[in-house]
Amino acid sequence: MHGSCPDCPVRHQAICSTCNAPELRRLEHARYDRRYEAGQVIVWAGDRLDFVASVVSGVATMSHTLEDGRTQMVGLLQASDFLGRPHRERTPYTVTAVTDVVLCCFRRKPFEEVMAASPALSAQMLDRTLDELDASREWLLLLGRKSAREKFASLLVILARREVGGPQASPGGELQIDLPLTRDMMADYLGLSLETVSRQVSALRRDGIIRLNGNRTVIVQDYAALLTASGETDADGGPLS
Amino acid sequence: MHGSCPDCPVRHQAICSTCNAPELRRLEHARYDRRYEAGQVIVWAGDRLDFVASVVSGVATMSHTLEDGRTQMVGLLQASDFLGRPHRERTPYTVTAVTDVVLCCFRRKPFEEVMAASPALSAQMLDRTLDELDASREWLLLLGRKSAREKFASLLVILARREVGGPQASPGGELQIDLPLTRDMMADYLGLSLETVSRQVSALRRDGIIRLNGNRTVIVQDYAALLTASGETDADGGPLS
DNA sequence: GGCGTTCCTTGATGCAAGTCAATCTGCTTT
DNA sequence: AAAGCAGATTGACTTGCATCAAGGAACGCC
Repeated sequence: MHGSCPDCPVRHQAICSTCNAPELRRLEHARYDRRYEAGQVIVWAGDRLDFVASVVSGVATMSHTLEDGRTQMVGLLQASDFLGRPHRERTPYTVTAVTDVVLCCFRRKPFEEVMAASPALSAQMLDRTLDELDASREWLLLLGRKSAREKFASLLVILARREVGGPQASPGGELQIDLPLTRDMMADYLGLSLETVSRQVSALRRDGIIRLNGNRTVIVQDYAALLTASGETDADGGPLS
Repeated sequence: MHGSCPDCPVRHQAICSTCNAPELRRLEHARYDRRYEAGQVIVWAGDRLDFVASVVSGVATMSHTLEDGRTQMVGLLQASDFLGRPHRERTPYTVTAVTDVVLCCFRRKPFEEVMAASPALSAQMLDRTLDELDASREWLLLLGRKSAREKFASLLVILARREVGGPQASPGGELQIDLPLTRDMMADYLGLSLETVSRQVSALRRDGIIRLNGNRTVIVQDYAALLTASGETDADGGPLS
């Protein structure tokens, strides 16, 4: 649970930075929370979405599906991520709650009105959208040109970088990643079959690059090797440096 | 060649709609043209780009490259498309002129200042960016889950929809598509090898769905079949209806 | 504690697309 | 007209990943 916007908890960055803009105070009457249970669909592709929202807690996915059931994930939403499309009635992909999800929503129309009057908010929306676009274009490279091993290693690197509150380094310089997704959701993320994902997990483990702690926690033993395996070009500093 | 903004030719839609906003008149001093020859690189990945621009004529690509040379196209720019990133110094992908290209440029800083003062221009930028994001997410589905045949058919559908000035329907209800790309650029677009692209051309031809007029002009004989082959779900009306 | 469900792993097999290589087709150049 | 060249096609072979199939491990529930 989070209070009114000025009192948002730290992790709730999106709304904090948004609500701290004075113009946004005027939006309080258009603000409300929504809760979804794990597995529930938040919007179906093609349906109306009359709010924009910030993810307070939980994980959700955005995905496209072909008629025969093949699906490709096109977005992964975690705490502080933004959901919704100003000036667009309909959402072209399906959004699904992976865990229980809490959204901090604003009715779309009032939000758009405030946006029109607030250059700061407009700039922030554009900035977020450009970030998503950049991420999406990296994803194109991953799907179009990377091998299964590179894809999975890349996913681990991406998740490591996004770990909310900074990645957890355990003593010994090891890095812990909590997987927010099951194997078959990772398969939908990576454009692979779930069996191939599983094989890549095993392969990286055999190579001593990662270790598992249960099915959902990966401990990275050799981050440099992981980066290499991901096809990453630049030593980006990474979450541990 | 195009004149000052209020006199832009029809095809130069981006600048027209932009420049017709009164605020943008103030940008005339920051406006200039740039010309590139076919094959020339406009920006390298990671380099600064100090202008934003509208494509006046020609075709350019945006692409990511891995160290070993594998490349994935992440954007295709044609007349009236927008190039550049407000509030971002550097461009994360390489932009290359495929044909001779003319850009109508604005220095980035003045553009950003006008944007901050003009809700209309901000809204337009956000709108364009959301369009690119949607296109990019469709592209993820294509790369992640479609077969070679579906990929190539999808590309033809995309190009048909984008043909500037509306697609050309020849007598007999046939649809003509001028390919802006060579086979191996199409391969980079689709995440395939150039040989596979070539085989898909031949396959669609054998099936009577398309006919070729030289290497660069495709005549669609059966648009419905092409749509089906692309994995398209909805009868979208399409360029001929 | 036992049982069912959901998620994960591993193996065997097949196929779509990649790779390597040879040839063909227009275009441009001289 | 001949030569040269970039781009496209086609064939033969290889391979990475999907598919099909059978268990195994973790976690809930009664």
